[in-house]
Amino acid sequence: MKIVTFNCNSIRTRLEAVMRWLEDHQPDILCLQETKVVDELFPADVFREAGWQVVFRGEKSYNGVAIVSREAADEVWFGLDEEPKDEPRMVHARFGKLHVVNTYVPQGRDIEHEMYAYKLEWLARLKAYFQKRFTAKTPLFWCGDLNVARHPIDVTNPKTKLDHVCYHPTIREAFEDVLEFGFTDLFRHHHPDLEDYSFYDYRVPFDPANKRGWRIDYVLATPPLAAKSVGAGIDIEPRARPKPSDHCPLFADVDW
Amino acid sequence: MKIVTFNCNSIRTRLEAVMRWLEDHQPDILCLQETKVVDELFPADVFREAGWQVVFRGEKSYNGVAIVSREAADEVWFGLDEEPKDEPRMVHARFGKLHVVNTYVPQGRDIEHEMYAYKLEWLARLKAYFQKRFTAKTPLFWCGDLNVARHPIDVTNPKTKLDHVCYHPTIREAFEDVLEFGFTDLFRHHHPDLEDYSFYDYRVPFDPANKRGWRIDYVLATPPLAAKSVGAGIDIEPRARPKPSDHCPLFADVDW
DNA sequence: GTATTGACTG
DNA sequence: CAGTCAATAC
Repeated sequence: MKIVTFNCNSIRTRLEAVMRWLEDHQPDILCLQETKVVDELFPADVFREAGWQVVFRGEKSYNGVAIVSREAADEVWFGLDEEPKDEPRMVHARFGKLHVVNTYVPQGRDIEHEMYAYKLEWLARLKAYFQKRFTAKTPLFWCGDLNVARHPIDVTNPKTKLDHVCYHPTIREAFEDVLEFGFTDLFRHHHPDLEDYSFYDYRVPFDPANKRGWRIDYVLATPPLAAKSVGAGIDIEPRARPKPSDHCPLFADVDW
Repeated sequence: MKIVTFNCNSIRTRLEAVMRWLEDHQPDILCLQETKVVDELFPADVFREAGWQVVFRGEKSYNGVAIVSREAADEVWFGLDEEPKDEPRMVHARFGKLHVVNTYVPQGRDIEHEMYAYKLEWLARLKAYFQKRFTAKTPLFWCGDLNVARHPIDVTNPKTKLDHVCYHPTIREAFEDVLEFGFTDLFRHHHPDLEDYSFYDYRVPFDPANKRGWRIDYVLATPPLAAKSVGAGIDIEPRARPKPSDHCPLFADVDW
């Protein structure tokens, strides 16, 4: 099976690109973030008419998550356990025994900003969500835009990013703490030394020959799935189009 | 020769469509209105690289006129004679003995609005411009978005449009008064009974089988040119595209 | 409905 | 740079 995460930065703006990606790559699961649209305006019919299942939760202008799949989910939940549940940032679907949690982790704005403390807390609450329902033996994918670069290899000029909300030591520590639940970072698992990014800030001029970006999007898997993983990668193509996106799809292939 | 008028509603948005129209139809003169761009940002290089001459005068967001031609104009003027000259609404070019005046006549907003009085005045000032320089014997085209439908046949449900700034009896009278300078409406000359429109309001759902629109764009010619006119028409195609335009090119063919 | 701007966000 | 919104115009 193929599972993908893609921060589409407005599903309405990126709809054609997403539909083409589905058609070309035929994934089993596509996790979307930053759909930026209320549920009434989500273009569900376009997915359904093309033969895909889709569940989603959004709000006006900001956030918004969705899971597109070939097979229908058996159960779907939105948000964390306690208020604020942040439904437009988290969707959890079950497909038989397989669970998929798709998150759009708060960016954090600034190290001093209250949203950064909220981000740290958010990751802890997500870990609690996992611990309450699953064990490391559960076949579980955690996918999404996690707004954290794990290691120096995951960001350009890491030494200059130590005060950045996506690379500060405290956020990396918080991320590692959730990973200790039992997750394997499938991209890094298959490419231990590959410097490749899933996010390119629009404000940094894009140069394909000298890429400056971040790997902040992940497909993470518990041991039963990680053991069956056969490959992973990032599709750079959407960054290089006439109407480019800042994030790129990151996928994993798993013999499941 | 082929001469065309097209309100492009933003030359930057419509650039590809305009270049394709030039390539496909090879007109001698193309008059554009509502280019909606200041001169510094007008995409003149695109026209020149494709082998066309272009003169233009625009402003930010509103109005803006241009004349595209295969041969270079010998002289070019912008605006009416007195202030406000409204340069982004009027360009006059001479090609040898042939004169072309391209206007974007004020829409008028509302019968009660001061812009409607300004519109009536504007047509009178334009007539004075013609009278000062030309006679009915001058080979002269007056083209553009004139924001007036002449006759009942030129608008859908005319009886409901009598209070509209583009069909009120006073504006039609003002228009006829300018036409008395000696102009022939080339489209109507060749198609005395054809109900065809050059403008379709974006807010009215477009139904190709039941068109509801306006003929407010014109190619008008003085007698020496009208006598040589061999055909005229409206190209509906641009209204039916993925990125449709509200106006359609209206052209005339003249043995000149 | 489809353009424009200007302020806001990441 | 590329999304969002709320005005404004036609």
